[in-house]
Amino acid sequence: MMDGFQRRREQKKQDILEAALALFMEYGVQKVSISEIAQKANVSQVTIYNYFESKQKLTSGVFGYYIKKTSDDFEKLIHSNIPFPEKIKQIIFNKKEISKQIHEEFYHFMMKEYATEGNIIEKIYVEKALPYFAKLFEEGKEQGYVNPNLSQEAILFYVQMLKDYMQREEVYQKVLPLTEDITNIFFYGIIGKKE
Amino acid sequence: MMDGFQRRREQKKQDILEAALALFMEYGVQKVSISEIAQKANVSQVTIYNYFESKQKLTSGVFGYYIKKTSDDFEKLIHSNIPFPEKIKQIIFNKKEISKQIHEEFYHFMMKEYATEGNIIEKIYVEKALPYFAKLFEEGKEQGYVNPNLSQEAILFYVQMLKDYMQREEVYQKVLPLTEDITNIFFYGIIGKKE
Amino acid sequence: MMDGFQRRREQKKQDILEAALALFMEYGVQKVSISEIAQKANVSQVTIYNYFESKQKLTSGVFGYYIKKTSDDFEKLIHSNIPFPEKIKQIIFNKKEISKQIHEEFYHFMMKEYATEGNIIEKIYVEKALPYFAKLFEEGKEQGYVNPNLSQEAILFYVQMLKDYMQREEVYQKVLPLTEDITNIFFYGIIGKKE
Amino acid sequence: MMDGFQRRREQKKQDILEAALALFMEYGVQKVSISEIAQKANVSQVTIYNYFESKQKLTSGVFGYYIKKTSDDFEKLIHSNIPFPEKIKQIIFNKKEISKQIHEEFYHFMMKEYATEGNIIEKIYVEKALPYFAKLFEEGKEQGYVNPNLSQEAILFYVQMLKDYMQREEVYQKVLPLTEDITNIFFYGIIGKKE
DNA sequence: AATGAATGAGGGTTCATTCAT
DNA sequence: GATGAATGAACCCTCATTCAT
Repeated sequence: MMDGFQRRREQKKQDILEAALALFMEYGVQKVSISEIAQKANVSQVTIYNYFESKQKLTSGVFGYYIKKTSDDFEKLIHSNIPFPEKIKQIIFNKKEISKQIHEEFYHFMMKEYATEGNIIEKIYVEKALPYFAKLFEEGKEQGYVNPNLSQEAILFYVQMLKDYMQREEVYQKVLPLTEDITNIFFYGIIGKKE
Repeated sequence: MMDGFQRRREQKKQDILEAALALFMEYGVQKVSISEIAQKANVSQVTIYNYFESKQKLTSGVFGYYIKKTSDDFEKLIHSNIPFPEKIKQIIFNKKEISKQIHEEFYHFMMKEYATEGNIIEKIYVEKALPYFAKLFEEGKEQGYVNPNLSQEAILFYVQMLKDYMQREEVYQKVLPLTEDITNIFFYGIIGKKE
Repeated sequence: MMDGFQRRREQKKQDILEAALALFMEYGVQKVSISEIAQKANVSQVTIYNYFESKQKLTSGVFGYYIKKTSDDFEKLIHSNIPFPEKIKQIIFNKKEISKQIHEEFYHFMMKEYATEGNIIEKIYVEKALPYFAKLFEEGKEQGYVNPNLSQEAILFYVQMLKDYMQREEVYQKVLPLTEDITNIFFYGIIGKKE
Repeated sequence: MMDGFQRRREQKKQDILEAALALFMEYGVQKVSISEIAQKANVSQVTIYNYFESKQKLTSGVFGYYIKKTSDDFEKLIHSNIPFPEKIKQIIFNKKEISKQIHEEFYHFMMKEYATEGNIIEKIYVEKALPYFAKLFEEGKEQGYVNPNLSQEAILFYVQMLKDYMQREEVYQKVLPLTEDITNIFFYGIIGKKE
């Protein structure tokens, strides 16, 4: 159990993470200075250095925090009772509520981290997201929505890519009217279903 | 016609653009200093300021240069005689030789510019790329490769997205073995072809 | 009360102001770089930026500092017991000890600030200097040294002008031998006293 | 006599001087770059360096040009037939037509040059202005306007100072309503005339 | 003689990070 | 443990001046 000290410590750490996350998402990682984060979190710059060792490590921390926060939502969705195609739609088109307008750079900074081996984010991803995806596509295959000859990696890549893309504000706005078509292509390809 | 002066001027300008492009693509726009570009282009910093007025304008210039350079390749491909599916594959999977390893930030900086109205890049894109795409997909529809009910925008979005994604080194490496599956999904969707 | 922190802070701030003042007075504002000020004040450039936000604001600060420093001397003189003509002479001819060699540009930069409405310097001037001058010339009129028909503004203008002029090193040197005549002109005009 | 070459050369030199003078007077010496002068004079930067060796020397040249231009006006005034007090008034209060709004810094840069021994300006001043002033004050003494006990230097200094001061735009505006009083003090001092 | 091109040196400013209390 | 103070390094940009044609 945590005592009062540790609890307060944890709280302060989270304040910093929240402040940094908000700023990163709005302005991008490089444009946000430690000083600004400190100000927004109501701590001194040095306190940030006490909790995280460098901006680099803080940034990693923020990524982890963000992933953990969102992967919970993801888990819920997967386990819910709505039909398979609806799940897919939501994965692709639902922007996370916390990131109404996520900053490009932050997102891709994250994606890069995400690709690097051996970091927290990768770990969380592999431990949590992957199994859920596997489960989801098993479900899809059983219900005839997914071609069983396709490798799971390929499908996963495709979903990730779409999801990613939808995170971008300018894309999201442009593509919203095309939702039906986009979904159709995802399920039936550009050749379309034979009916 | 250009005299010796102008020719040399044009050459130097291109040297700078090339140097900047290479560095931007490798490290991103913000991480590359004018001084580094100058060094790589074998000119002094000030020379850069003589040709381009600021880093902002240089960056714009680099974007334009890049787009022009690549749109030529694109044009050639569209007009070539290879079969439709092969063209699509090449558009999606062939990384431009000049961008062996395109840097995220540069690419999205570019895409942002790209979205802004009234700039050179937008102009080139609308004037050159769009009509070619239209032509390409007409060809596809005629040959039965493309569902005629799908809006051109939706298809375009998919191609762009895939193309974009393949520009990323880390993605490229991972996805290469999945090329067949990805292409299949693009053409036939995750449900797969009915045969 | 100030604690040790604040006291040291105040001290350092004053060090910077002193260094800047000295350099501004010798070489003018534009010719003096932040780096030189930092060196003279034995701090790093950035420390200056921590105390004052920009060169512009530092310069303003230096003006305020200078004005405050000199207005105290002025107050003392006005309240002292020496005869009226002697006070006038001292106001005009006594160079402030801190400005052995005041640089033109600094001085006129200051005078410009001085003219701008709503700044500290104007405020100090209006609140402190003007009333004292008024009092001084009342005294002068009572003692028959000042023509009661003259507007206070006109007299003030003359004193200011003479005072200003004497601040210039090259003028000061040339005019010193003429002190008596200058004073005479001030009191009796170029027509001279009727005796 | 000048041939065509030399005439054109002279013309170009004057173009440069005029351009520089105008810019110096509006923005001050330090804020105006050689490049700006070149642009305004429609020549290349290097041409300026061909005529004048450095910015320093150009500046000197501009001062000389300015002085010569204005000293002619002065000469005319001294020799005109208007009464003595009116001449004084004009000297003090008439701003030179060419400098409706002379920039502080340029003016004082000039005054500093002016004070330095052995330069063109000093030379022109000593050769032309001084004798005229002497003549003027002889006239004043003869007509009873000037106290014969006052040294010429002192009077000269006083006039110069007033003239100088009036050149400043912000002073000029403020003091204009006080013209009568200022003139009175100049002639009769702050004690005023005995009537 | 005149110019377009090029540059070294320096200026103000910002930032991640460390020091000292 | 937390903070205010301090800093070295770097960045973008400007300018007087020189080079090469």
